[in-house]
Amino acid sequence: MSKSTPIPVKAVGVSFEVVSALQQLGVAGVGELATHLETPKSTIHDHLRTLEELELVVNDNGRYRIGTKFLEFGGYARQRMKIYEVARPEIVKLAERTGEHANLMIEEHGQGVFLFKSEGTDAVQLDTYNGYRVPLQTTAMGKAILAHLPEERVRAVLDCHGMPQITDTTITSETELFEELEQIRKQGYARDREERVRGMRCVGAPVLKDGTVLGAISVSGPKSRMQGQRFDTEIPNHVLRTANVIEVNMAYA
Amino acid sequence: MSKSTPIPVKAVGVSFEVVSALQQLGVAGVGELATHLETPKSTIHDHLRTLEELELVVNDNGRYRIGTKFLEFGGYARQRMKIYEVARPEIVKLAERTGEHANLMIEEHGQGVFLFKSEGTDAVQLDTYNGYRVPLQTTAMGKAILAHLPEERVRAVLDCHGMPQITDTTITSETELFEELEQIRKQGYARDREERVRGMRCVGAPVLKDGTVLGAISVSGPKSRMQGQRFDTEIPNHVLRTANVIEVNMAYA
DNA sequence: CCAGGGCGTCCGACGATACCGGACAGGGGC
DNA sequence: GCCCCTGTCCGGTATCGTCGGACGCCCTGG
Repeated sequence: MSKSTPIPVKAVGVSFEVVSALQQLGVAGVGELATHLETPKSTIHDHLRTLEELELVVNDNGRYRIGTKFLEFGGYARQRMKIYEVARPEIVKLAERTGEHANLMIEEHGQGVFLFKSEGTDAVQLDTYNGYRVPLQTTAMGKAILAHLPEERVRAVLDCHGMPQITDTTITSETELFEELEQIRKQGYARDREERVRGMRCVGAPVLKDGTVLGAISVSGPKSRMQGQRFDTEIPNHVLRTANVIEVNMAYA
Repeated sequence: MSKSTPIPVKAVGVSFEVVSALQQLGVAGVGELATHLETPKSTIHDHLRTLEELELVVNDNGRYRIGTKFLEFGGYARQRMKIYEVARPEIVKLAERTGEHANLMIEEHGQGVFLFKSEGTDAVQLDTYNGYRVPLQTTAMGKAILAHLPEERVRAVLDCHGMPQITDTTITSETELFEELEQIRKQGYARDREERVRGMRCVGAPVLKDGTVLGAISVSGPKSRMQGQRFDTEIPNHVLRTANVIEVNMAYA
């Protein structure tokens, strides 16, 4: 989890930075990437040629962008995950029943990774996409996951990634977080009150197996619809029921 | 499209091969990858450490697998595609209306890439996943795309990727293919009669803009349900109507 | 309990090669 | 037509990726 270790194969790291830069810039030319990464044009060009040959980036006459080969590797990795296979159809049903977005998240390298989402009929466009990463403590799903990790791992995660303030309700105090995690364990589900995106609220529940957490699911929607009775009992019940179904199906698989 | 050119940055190619091997093997250890790639253990180990540091692969105490970082890059690339944004909700509706799988494909590097699928209520499990690549001429969507590419590009694609026989109905003759493409242009949509997967049939239509093809959509299902009136007119009408909606919405965006 | 073989991991030296400065070609706009 | 700013190409040198070999671990079977 540290970034102090120099990686064995530097060139791969450079290519990785090029792709990461493309992720920030969307599309970019050689020169633009060179200045952005403070690396000579020719070096960037070498890497882009390589990545293009491997179909990892696409070249629209001089304008480069990330290719769909990443989607292939990533899609394959996701396909192989049991929790994805089991949860996916239940997530779809959950979105249909609530009319809101329903999501699946797992933890990887101390971050929350959105694995799948199903868009409810009433749902607004979200900023997340498959593979999108967020600090765990900023989402209901992430908090549901943290609540069921050993305390030392929670502290390690916080040490590694910090507790950045995203909105004005983001939890930035460690003691406050641990109190909330305790409460989440008691009531079985977690809430997110605009802690990552203003105007969005979320209800999340963990997916457990033999006491260890495999991931979490959630329903998210605009504050206007996520309040009162619906936010307090209706949505949580839907989420908990779905989580339970997934847990049962995981046990059989 | 050729693979004769030696790539500028060899090390990136090696890492790429490691990841590709992981895609074939699912999970594997250092030794296993070393023998599979006929490369010294230590070299593989170096690359795995690098890839792990970059969160591109995950290490479950000695067993390596592809990480979700690929999903992030790929998900980002997909998110940025206008055709994905526009087509996605229509694909979902198409799946609901027909009860079968509905799909979105684009062409990249002469191959067909599955960009998105929505699973109908009656749908059986598919072998495809996001980013999955297939030879264009083996699917209805691919043929719909080929039908609207310039003939020299079609020939270039066939030269580069060949016409492998996948099932006993796969098209392997160039003249036969060109005849079918002509027919597809006339009737506006394409059919797949178990040409890639035994027992599966498919109806696909292109998404066009100013005469150039942006991608294709399809409905696919088991032969038992994809026949007679339903296969001949009902499904094609749904597909064509959806393709038209997408084209109109693309024009506005 | 110990020997053996398999594993993942580490180390260090040599030589291939990635990096980068600089030169070139093409195209769009004053 | 000129200029500037693209993307592209080339070749030398110092770097760093490669690979043989050794280590320590775990599991298995004697």
